[in-house]
Amino acid sequence: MLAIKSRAIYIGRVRRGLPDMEKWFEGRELNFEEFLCFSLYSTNHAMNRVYTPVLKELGLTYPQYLVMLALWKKDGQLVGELGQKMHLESSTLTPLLKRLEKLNFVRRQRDAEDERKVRVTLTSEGHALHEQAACVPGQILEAIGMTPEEIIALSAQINKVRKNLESWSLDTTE
Amino acid sequence: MLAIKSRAIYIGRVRRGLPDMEKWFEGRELNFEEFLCFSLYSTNHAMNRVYTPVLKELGLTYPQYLVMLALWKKDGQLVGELGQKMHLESSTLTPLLKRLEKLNFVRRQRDAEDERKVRVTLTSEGHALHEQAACVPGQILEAIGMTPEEIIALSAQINKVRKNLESWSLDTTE
DNA sequence: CACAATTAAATCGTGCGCGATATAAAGGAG
DNA sequence: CTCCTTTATATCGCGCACGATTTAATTGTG
Repeated sequence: MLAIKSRAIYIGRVRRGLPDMEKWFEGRELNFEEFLCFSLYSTNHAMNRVYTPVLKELGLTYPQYLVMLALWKKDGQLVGELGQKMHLESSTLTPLLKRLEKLNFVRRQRDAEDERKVRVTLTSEGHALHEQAACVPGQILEAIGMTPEEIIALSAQINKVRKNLESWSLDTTE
Repeated sequence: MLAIKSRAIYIGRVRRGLPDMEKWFEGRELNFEEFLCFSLYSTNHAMNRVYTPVLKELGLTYPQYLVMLALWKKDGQLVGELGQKMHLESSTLTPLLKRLEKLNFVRRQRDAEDERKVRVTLTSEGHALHEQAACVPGQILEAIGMTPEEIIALSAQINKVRKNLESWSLDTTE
């Protein structure tokens, strides 16, 4: 497949895809920082660490906050809809929503027409939290240190990567 | 601080920082996908999901793989050095390294000169795993669907965000 | 030399995130 | 109408990730 040279990490043969990729990577030693996976991994955690003290004042964790964002955007969604939107499994969402329910920010109810489905609605406290949370993005925006245009452009690129990864997963499990 | 309007999420006053930021965000409703925090969050998890079956063949989890990458790059690092490089707390690294040690990929030893410090070295199996892991980046590269130049540029932007977030954290705890 | 301050790693408890599996409900085929 | 297939969510077990705290070792001060 490929030779090990001075313990460097070399890129193996590409199975399928973009032209000239193999040539470009052959013999080239990537720095750790250049790994996109590591950048996403470490920056996601850094974002979490910045949000945590800010959200602590609201009584929310970071993933809980993201779920609340989705519900403030559109109340009364099904667990499945939330899962699709947030790219999370029900095994992650159900316990998280139960904790939010315990905090009295949401209510979970079986759909009357289809009892397999669970609908998630905001309580009055959940709505009220929205107002309290209004200043959060401004604080984080300051921490990010980019213009809004730059942020939106960067998000678009990152979203594209996610979509490619999701497509690839579906392709390879055919 | 800021008015709530039709349950939309509006951006609060920026405490410090970039010019004209407040004007740009006032009155503008962000879509969920435009949140950089969500893009990083969901794409990091998507990256994890793509790596997981590939790494399963090596007997590694995604975070374990990232640690091995760091050690293949530079063997014999201290736990503290690894922590700095990977932006992880010792409370995360120590259990993870213990699992790698149990898998016989690394060995942990107290430094002889300073017994507070623990040095992590690769075993022969850990070295051998490096060869087996050589094809991993190529497979993932295909899944990402970007040119290497694009990937490196995107990683640099994401790394810049992480650095800004880290600086901001230090500033606000003064 | 003794003790306080600092440093490095480890432990604990909690909150995720996912794959595998289970449970229950709805829809379709015979 | 019955039974099989599909769908939606829930449970379980494991591996993180971190803040708070503890333990042990080193360094610095008086």
